[in-house]
Amino acid sequence: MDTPDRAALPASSRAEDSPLFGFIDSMSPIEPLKSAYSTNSLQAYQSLSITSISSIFTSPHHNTQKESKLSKSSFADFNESEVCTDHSDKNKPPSSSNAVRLFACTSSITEETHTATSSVNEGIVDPAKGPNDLPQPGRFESGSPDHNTTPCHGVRSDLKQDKRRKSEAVQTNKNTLENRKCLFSSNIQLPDGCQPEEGNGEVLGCDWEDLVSATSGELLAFDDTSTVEDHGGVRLAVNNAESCGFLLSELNGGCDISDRTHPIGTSQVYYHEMVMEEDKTENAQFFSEGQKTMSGEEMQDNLNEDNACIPLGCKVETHQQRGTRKRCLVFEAAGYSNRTVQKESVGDLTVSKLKGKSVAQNHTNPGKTPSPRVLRGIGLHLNALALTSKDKIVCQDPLSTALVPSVKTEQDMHGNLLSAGENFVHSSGELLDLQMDNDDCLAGGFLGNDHISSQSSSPQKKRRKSDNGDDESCKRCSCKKSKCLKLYCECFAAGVYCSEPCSCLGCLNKPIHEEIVLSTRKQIEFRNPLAFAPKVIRLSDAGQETQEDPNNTPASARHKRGCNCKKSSCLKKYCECYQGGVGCSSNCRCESCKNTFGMRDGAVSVENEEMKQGGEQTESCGKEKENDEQKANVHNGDHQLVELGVPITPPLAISSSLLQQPNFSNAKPPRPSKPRTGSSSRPSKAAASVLSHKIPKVANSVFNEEVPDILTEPASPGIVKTSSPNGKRVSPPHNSLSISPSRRGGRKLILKSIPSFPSLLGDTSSGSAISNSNSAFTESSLALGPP
DNA sequence: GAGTTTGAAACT
DNA sequence: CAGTTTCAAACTC
Repeated sequence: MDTPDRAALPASSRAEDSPLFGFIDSMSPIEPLKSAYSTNSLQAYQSLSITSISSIFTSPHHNTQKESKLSKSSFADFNESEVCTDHSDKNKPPSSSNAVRLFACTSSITEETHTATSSVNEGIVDPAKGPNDLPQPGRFESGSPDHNTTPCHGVRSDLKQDKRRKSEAVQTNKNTLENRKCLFSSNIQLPDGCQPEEGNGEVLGCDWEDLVSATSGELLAFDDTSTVEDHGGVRLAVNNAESCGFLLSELNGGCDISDRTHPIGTSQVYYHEMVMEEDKTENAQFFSEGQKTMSGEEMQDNLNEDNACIPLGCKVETHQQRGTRKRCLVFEAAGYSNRTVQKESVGDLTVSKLKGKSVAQNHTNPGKTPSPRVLRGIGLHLNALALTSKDKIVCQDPLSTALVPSVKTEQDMHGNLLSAGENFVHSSGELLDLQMDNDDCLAGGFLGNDHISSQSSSPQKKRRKSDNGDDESCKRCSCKKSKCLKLYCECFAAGVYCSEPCSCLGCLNKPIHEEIVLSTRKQIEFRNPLAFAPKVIRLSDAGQETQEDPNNTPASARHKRGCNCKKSSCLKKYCECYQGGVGCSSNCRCESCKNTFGMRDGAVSVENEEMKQGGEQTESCGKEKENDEQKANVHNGDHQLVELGVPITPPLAISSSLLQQPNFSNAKPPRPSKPRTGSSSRPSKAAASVLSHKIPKVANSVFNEEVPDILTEPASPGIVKTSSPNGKRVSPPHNSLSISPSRRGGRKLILKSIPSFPSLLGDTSSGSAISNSNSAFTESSLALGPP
């Protein structure tokens, strides 16, 4: 679809061509809105269309296309947003740019949601989802070093402080949720749609996370389209040394951001700066317009009211095309998330509305919808890691490590947003919902693996977050010598940027050092294509796993090579298989394997082999097989968790919903038998089926689509249900996890093959697209990468 | 919280 | 490819 234009057009123009774009257009009743915004938006459009984002982002042609498409949709969004704003009452001056309007809309929506439902989760959640998911991929794709926003580095300390503040703020927010129209608040509420499970406190946390993710996502979105946003975000941080932390923290934490951080001036400054930077490359016009649209006051107001969200929105608008996309992404994301939420809670939203309007409506509705948490923010592979044990953190912690980092590093944010945006775009409709859900978790993952991030982030992640949210504390890496640029680093391995929770020293795994991170990743991938592939993928997460395996391990970023345990007998977390809640397979070289999830057997190996086919067929295994039961377990385990040698090769989005971390502690041994019978050989199918089942409403469709692509393909590392690849991530036993089916849904992680770095660079879109799954999307996304 | 153990990752 | 070293998590005290 895009092909012709792409060739001719750098990045920006393509979006229009993309089928997605068209689809979106058809989907959303944007046009009227467009007319409404036409004045501002049109200009922006033009500028956007004209400008090429490409300069910044090498890969993401799709993005550009998306952007263009998004822009259209975005307009619709704007219109909605405007409407919302009107409703909402934001004080935004009429002059406010579209972006402002967007914020207003979001904010208004949130407000409505807030008012409607005191719960914080709703509205915001969605947005967060989108952003979260997207961001990671986006970064990678963009590959732009823009990230270098210094602020991030300092952030941690700030973040910590912020956390405190956040905690306080959260409380305050809770109290003042109604008062605030902030996206955050809305975000907070939104999540519930997905998961009311969590208690209020959790919800809050989730909300925060969502908020953060959302905000991050927004930021990211901007970034994607234009690096400017990133810069802006960065600068914000820079401007306010604290601000960075604040922003992140606030974003994470939610309300605080608006309150604290922004000095309106800062927001504006940051905003302008960002625009400026991007504009340099891209559109000066857009920038100027964007500025116009975003009046400083409005920005401030938005910030104050909406917290960080507003700025994002503003940015988006300012970017015009980019912005539009981003917006779209955001909105869509939000909308989707909202959708999902709504779907759960409400069926109000019409699909048609989903994209553009849906957002606004969704917001309203979502707000209403009490989904407590949708932590969708993070995403990513980081998703995996972040999602996994760390994910917990992210999800749980409003500050969300991932988010925080992402926040810190605008790039992350951008990446997330981008990915999300892509996802949205791709998914346009249904897919979006799923993705949104998944997104949550992708914490800040830079996700070099766009695919992964996007996909992984997508539906499952969200759930994970939600699910995991409760999970354990979010622990993160504590690297000292590796600078978090090696697989030793869980964050890095997971494709996530390090964040507050991390206690690492000399960490270079930050948005600021995106280039370094990406290059390092590439090197590692070059060395070992599977290095970032999820080790284990579980096919069936569905209920069974949840039951048996409380441990759903999100697919970790790590490979699936099989363990080489000698002393741990595969009974401890030292064993990756055990960590992942998967039985050992033929690939394993372990000695005296006693893996409760499944011993290696020939049979197992066989299954694995089948599963792996494309990937690694390692030797048959069979080292030790002690008990038949074990073997049986193994089979089961294998089935469930298939270690995929996930070839990173194609950019695969990982739509993992990984969610649940396996409760190793309980470690239910291997799930005795899963429904998935036997031939676990094709995990993909089984997984798909499983996923479909588990995946809640929206997800199903998406997964189905996705699954086929990824899973079906033997070669591709297909979807793997990951129990947790890495035990860590998986967070050991969350017994409680098993509880909610929804979580289970989360559990089902379909890890699509991990995208290779290149893909990352190239495409955020690919990842997102993949996740979304629409064949078209996938195609486009894929196209992005490879072609 | 410090120290030990462990196995993966990285290196040679 | 195999062996060794490095590393950080997991674990223990």
